Amino acid sequence: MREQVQKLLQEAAERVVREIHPSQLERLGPIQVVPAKQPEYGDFTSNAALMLAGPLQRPPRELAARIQAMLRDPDGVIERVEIAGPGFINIFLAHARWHDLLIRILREQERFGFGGDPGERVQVEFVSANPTGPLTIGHGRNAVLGDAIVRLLEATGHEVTREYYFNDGGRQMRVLGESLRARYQQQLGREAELPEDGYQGEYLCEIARTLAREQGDAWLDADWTRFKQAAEGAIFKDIRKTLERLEIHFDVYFNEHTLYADGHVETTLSDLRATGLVYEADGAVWLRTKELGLERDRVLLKSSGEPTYLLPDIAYHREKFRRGFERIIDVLGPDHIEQFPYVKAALGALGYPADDLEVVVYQWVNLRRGTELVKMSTRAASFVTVDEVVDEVGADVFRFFMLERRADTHFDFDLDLAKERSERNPVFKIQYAHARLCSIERVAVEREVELPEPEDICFARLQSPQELELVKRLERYPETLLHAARAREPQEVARYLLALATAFHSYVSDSTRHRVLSDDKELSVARLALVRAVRITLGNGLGRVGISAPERM
RNA sequence: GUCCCCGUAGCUCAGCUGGAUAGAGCGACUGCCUCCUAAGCAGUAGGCCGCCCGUUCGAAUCGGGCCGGGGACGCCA
Repeated sequence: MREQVQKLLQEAAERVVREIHPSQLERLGPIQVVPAKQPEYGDFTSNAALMLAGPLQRPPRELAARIQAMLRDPDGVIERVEIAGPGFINIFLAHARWHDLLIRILREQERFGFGGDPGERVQVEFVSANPTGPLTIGHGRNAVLGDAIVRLLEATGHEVTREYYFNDGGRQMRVLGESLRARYQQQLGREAELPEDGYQGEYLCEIARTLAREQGDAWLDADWTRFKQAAEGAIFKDIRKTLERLEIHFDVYFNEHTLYADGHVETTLSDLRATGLVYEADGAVWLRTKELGLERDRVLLKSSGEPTYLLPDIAYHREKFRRGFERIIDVLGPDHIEQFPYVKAALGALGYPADDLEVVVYQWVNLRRGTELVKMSTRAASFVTVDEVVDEVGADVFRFFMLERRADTHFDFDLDLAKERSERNPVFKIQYAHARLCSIERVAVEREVELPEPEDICFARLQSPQELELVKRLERYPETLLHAARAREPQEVARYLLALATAFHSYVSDSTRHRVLSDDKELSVARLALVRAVRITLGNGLGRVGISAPERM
């Protein structure tokens, strides 16, 4: 609908330019048509005349008038045009055009608003927490954000793989194994101390208790590797369980280890060498990233001969390209943002389309107790887990918490406040609207009000401002979805849903108290159709951000 | 010290590629349930959009500089 209006105005603007200043024609970009902020400004507004005023050297209001005169509207899309303020062109649509939209929603049902992008093979890597402890709030933000982005991309037409990358080698895991061994030995009454910088969390004691129960003292003298494996297994199980509660599933769990086992790290290194960007200094092997425009050079192999984390990271992302993904998205915390350009530059040097590799950065969630800011640390056991919060507020509220703000804003998390907030969380307003809509449809069934074919509904009966307001909001759903997907910003959908829910509540609760079902059969049917379109859209949008759409509350 | 993110209502945050009177949720205050769910609705109060320059017909939005908060700058994953 908006596209239609845009096209008509574009053509009119072109005619005007041709008339006044033909040489400026190629400088005329796409003109802007946006939904009007207020009903008095019509349905859509364009600032075309203001934009053209400069290049054409004419007053904007004059240009607006000429554009208006040049409008050709053979299909009768536009009811009338007004020129307002400094030169805004306000478009009032013919009501019948809105009816087409409702018909479309009723026809497309849960697929309304889908598509819009040419399907690409996309991989989204998110969470990627190493199995050293339970998922914390920070991981939770990552998880919810990544999952919502996937859902959005799927809706707009992409084929998406969800991937979780982890590393169970390295010093970190050794410390974990040694920490568990100490806890296990303590369980069996032995004097044992956690290693320095060991993992202090209670969860390791729990694992140790289970281990003591199952194994007795059989592992008393086992070395740390067995404990590492035991810890990893138990922790991963918990991580998956936590993700399960949030209804987050992965297609692939990728272990960094396989990059070594399959020789990818090695071949990546030799291919990098072949680019001539590798050199040796101080006994280490370096990558000349400074030459690629970055801050400094980076070490690939330490003087000990071991790779740094950068090398497998490059190998991993190369594998992603090799696996045929056309677009690769990493959801990362701010601690990885510095690292990312180096991986990208290396891939570019290896001949891969580095621009198709993209990162979504989210900011830390600060943990606050009262006024005191607590530093989150898995090792020091200073964290709030996703499970704790979900226990308190439920998965839907948790997801909404993480999705209602932009990923790149910092925010403070206070569990007490979260509990308080869960009572009156905006997510309920959306869900409640959905439940009320379902309720209306149930009553319709009781009263045997049925919807005929959409084309046979007399939508012209929908005339109140609240009804038009609802339809206009519905019209914005597809573009909201598409924009949110392209910008990787699920919060746009969350906010859209809140606005749509509010418009609905207002429709049935404000002083006009619209009754959907009444003695007026024709009106009842029209309103029922509208209400169903709202329900479809709300349910659809909730699904896109992974929040349930209850039929009763 | 260098780089990145953020600074909008009491609190938490929106504000899309600059556009007409700056919005929402929570909190505060006032009203509203014989009615398809009051987890709702209607209304009131509350803002030098961190500060200063600049670009523009027009800046919360773009550019520069300051101030404040967070993060990153290793042969640590």
